[in-house]
Amino acid sequence: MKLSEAKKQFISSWGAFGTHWGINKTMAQIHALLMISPDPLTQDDLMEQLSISRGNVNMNIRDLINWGLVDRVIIPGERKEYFTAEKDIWKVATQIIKERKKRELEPMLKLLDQLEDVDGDKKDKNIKQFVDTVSGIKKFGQQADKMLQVMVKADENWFVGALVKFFK
Amino acid sequence: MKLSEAKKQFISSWGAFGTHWGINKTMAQIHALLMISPDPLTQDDLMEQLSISRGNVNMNIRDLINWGLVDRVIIPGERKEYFTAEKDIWKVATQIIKERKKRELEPMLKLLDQLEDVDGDKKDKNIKQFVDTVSGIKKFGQQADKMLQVMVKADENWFVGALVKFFK
DNA sequence: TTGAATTTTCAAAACTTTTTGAAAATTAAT
DNA sequence: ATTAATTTTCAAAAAGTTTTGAAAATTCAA
Repeated sequence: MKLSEAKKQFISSWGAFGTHWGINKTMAQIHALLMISPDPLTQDDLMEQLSISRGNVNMNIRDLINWGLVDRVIIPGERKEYFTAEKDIWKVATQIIKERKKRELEPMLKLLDQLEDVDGDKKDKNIKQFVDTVSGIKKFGQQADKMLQVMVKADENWFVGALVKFFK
Repeated sequence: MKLSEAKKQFISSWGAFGTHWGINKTMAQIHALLMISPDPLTQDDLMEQLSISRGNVNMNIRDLINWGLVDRVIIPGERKEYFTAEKDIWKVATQIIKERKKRELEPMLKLLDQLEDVDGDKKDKNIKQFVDTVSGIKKFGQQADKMLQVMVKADENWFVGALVKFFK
């Protein structure tokens, strides 16, 4: 397959993949394009290569920067801003895990804590089922939180090495 | 907090949580309500308790059944159909992992395989970056696939026990 | 400073997804 | 077989999200 065709396919399916994970298609496509580009790109490059408007590029780039997945790059002597993406997929993954843990998992665990001590007779089957469900989810979430914490902190090689041994 | 208030909060935040994971709000809310209900519910119960239309309940219940998260229950002597959700959160999680692995991860890995052998000189930096990115993602994805496979097959207690030891 | 290049913003438009509700289909009791 | 209860379907409406593009703001070189 030719590079240009392969690029198109990669960008388009990375975009579709993103939408299953709560990330918008354009953001994922910009990220895909930056990951496969050896050199940093400008907003105009992104507009042109993805056929999207300036405003769209600008907003999605901002989000990607907030997620810690893209960086602004200053090229001396150049007026325009350039952008580049982290290319080590392990770092991309841990960055996403770190952010989602903070944005989603931690608030959920905090809420479950509050919901766990609902008033009333624990013998009532409605209350019992509610509390059992909530505390089951809480325990599971705490376990996941702990595990993700270790992953995020771990050094790539140590972790991958350990995992391979553990799961092989 | 009163049970009715706690239920409302749980349902609403489980719905919001779902939207970050590519699941629609109503589907997640139906699932939440069924998880905290000790007895099976009918479509009418769901319509009433969540204030949504019959068609909406019907379609989302169908999806939940396809995901393997909800089951139809026949109650002898009752005309209506009843629905119940898996309440063991570990089973819920492995079921979701199994499905998403099949629907998303596996097709992505298949595509990456094809993209990896793009034509042209591997010395060209564009080709090199493309191939490096694609194979990096592929390796990572295969690793994840293997790990998830183990999780899904594992028995709850064995796995949780092993994880706790491993990550503590 | 000035002004040209560049980036940012945001209201309106386009697009996508979800929801509704009534009609059609199915089911099961008589 | 008939009928009433229940479930399913799906076109149209509503709601939600993303994209556009032009105006405003910012930046920087001269």
